[in-house]
Amino acid sequence: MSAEEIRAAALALFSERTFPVIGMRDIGDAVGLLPGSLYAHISSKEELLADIVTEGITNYLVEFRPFLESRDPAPDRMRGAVKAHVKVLAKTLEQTRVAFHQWRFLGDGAREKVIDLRKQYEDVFLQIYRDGVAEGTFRKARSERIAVLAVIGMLTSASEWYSPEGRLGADEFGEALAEAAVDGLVSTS
Amino acid sequence: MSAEEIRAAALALFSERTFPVIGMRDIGDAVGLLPGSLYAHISSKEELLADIVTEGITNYLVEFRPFLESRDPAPDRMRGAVKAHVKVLAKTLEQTRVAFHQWRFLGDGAREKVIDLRKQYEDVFLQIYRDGVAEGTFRKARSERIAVLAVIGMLTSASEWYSPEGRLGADEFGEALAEAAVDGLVSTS
DNA sequence: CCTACCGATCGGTAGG
DNA sequence: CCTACCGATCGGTAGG
Repeated sequence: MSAEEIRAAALALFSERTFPVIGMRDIGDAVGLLPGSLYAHISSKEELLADIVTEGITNYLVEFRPFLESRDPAPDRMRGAVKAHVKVLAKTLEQTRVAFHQWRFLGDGAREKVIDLRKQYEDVFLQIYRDGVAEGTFRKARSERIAVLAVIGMLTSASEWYSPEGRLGADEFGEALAEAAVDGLVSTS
Repeated sequence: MSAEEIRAAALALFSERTFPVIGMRDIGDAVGLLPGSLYAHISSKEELLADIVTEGITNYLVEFRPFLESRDPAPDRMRGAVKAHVKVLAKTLEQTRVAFHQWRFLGDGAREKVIDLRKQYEDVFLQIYRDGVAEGTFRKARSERIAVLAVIGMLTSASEWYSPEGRLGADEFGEALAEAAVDGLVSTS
């Protein structure tokens, strides 16, 4: 038994039924240990969550880097970042569900670190959006904040309805979402 | 004391800290009753949640009706529905947070009723989208489902970042979101 | 609406 | 990694 295996079991359980309703007894059952024995490998229930969330968000930041640094036109970079998001989502669906929706259950210290990571995540989209407005490729929206959070809301909500068994593969799913975010619904013909 | 006052107190607490971590003792403290005394007015903790969620979603369905029945061009109807959503959101922010994010904590029976209401909510946007494609005003997306859920994801996520103290009033906020959903980010000039 | 309490479950620990 | 257990808290009830 390793801390890694325990984290994996906790991840699956948190994703399915949320942190507060999962007990150490559930996690113990999943790995074949008694609840008290878990503490030979991990230090607390909250630390399990903190590790899962931190890694879960960092997975996204890593994939965004090229699109943040690129000098391509902003709409291409925005589509690229959206597709990168979906790529990570497809690879880490359960962890994403925990990372983006359950960080609120962390205590004060760990929660602040996560809020910092989330800000880095949001700043990727904000930066690309601003570059597009400066270039003239993006509309100057009534509110920059709302324009960016709307796109991010689309992406984070996708973790609730993306399914690996869906008709579209991850790539096509990413294209469809990128289109929705960047081009909207209206016909341009 | 009335069941209504207890529901209002529970609503505030659930919204702030989520259903499973709120105890009947917290609700009792909020209304000045001992936990056991609550059961003279309500029948269970879960019924509190079920009532809050059901009413919270129904508030939206009521406001959507005109835009579902209208024969205006679909982009106008879609913008109207988005603005109607924001109007209800501004009026029932806390209840919306509970209704759209915490229905999963309901037991099987109540959860199924809520899933039916959510489906009605989604069908409003699906219907307007389809009408727009038939009219030629909306692009035929790679996936109808994704196009619609992307818009809905924007809206439901807004309950996490809408603030009544924000720079924009509810009306302007609605316009900004309608623009993001219908027109996307790209400059059309 | 209070008093008094129920059995169950919680995260976590001591000692081996 | 188990045995055995800690104090705290949970939703809910009986009886008045």
